[in-house]
Amino acid sequence: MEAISINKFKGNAMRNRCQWRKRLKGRGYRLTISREAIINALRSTDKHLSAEDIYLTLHSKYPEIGLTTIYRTLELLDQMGIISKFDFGDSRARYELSGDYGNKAHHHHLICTNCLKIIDYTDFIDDELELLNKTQKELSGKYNFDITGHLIRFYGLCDECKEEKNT
Amino acid sequence: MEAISINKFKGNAMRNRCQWRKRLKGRGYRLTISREAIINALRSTDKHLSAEDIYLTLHSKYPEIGLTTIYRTLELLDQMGIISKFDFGDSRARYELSGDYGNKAHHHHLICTNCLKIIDYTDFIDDELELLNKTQKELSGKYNFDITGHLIRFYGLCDECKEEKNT
DNA sequence: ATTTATAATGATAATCATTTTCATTGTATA
DNA sequence: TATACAATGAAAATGATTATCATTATAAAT
Repeated sequence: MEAISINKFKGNAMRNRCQWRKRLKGRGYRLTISREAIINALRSTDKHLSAEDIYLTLHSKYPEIGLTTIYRTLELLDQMGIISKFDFGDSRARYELSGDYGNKAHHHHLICTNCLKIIDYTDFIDDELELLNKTQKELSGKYNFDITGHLIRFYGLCDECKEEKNT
Repeated sequence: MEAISINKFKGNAMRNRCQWRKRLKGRGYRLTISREAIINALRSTDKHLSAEDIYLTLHSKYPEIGLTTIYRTLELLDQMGIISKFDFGDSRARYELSGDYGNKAHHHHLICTNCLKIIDYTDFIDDELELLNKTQKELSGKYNFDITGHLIRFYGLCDECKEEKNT
């Protein structure tokens, strides 16, 4: 019984590894320990990690992985469209697995301008999609642009920071 | 006749200067030559200038104005809500006069991911406003956020870069 | 006009995230 | 097992932005 479920896990992990290996290989890249670890770090959180966040997260288990490798891998994954790079205004890039690869639904961000807390929201995605399609069609025609992506976000004061201001 | 129109111009510039002086004074700041020059640099373009852009623009006429002052003034104007700071992905901040102070209508940006060309578009602002209001109301309730602003932008390949790819 | 308090400035140095360099190591394939 | 080349880490370089500090400009009061 236990053996079975362990094998299942092993099987899943293996299948996973093979998938990633294939994806990278398609572009002439290799799936290394470092890259796998970085991908897994991003897969196992819903936070928006910076390069240094990832470095620190991995450092106890993989002390060999240097910051440079993190930067290089993030660049690679970004190029491949596997992760998305964001600037939330704290002068460092932050990343999350994008659409197909992540475990989060399509979402946008709600950002506190005071403490930089980030909330992923998924409301009105349908209404939004309608507007986006409409806009996108108009814009691509008018300006002869091939539109490949969009960014929507709201800024404001979060729950806690709002209260702080009243104190 | 000519005298009159010259006086008119002078009068306008003077009125303008007084308005800006008042705005700054309200916060305990002074309207200096540097600050006026920086504001005018922003007022007389529809481009999205970086600190260095402004520095170079002004340098021939005002060689005394240093980069530091540009940064400080931009920070100041941003705090006051007079300009908006953007990151378009070329690792330097870019600025434009915001809403009430600029000569541009409410708009968003269309950004070429290849050459970083930026196009201001004003289409569908009404539809957009409707969606934004709806979303904003929902989000501020759900997450107890005071929403103060939003960002919408589209990414893609511009006219020229599209062709390049085919060559 | 002169004084006075303080805001603004420029030159310079410091920061800090990100990139580059380069010598070394790991890995897939012949 | 040899070969070609991808991947890596350490260290240096880069480049935008910020902090420091001594000096200068300015508004308001005398």
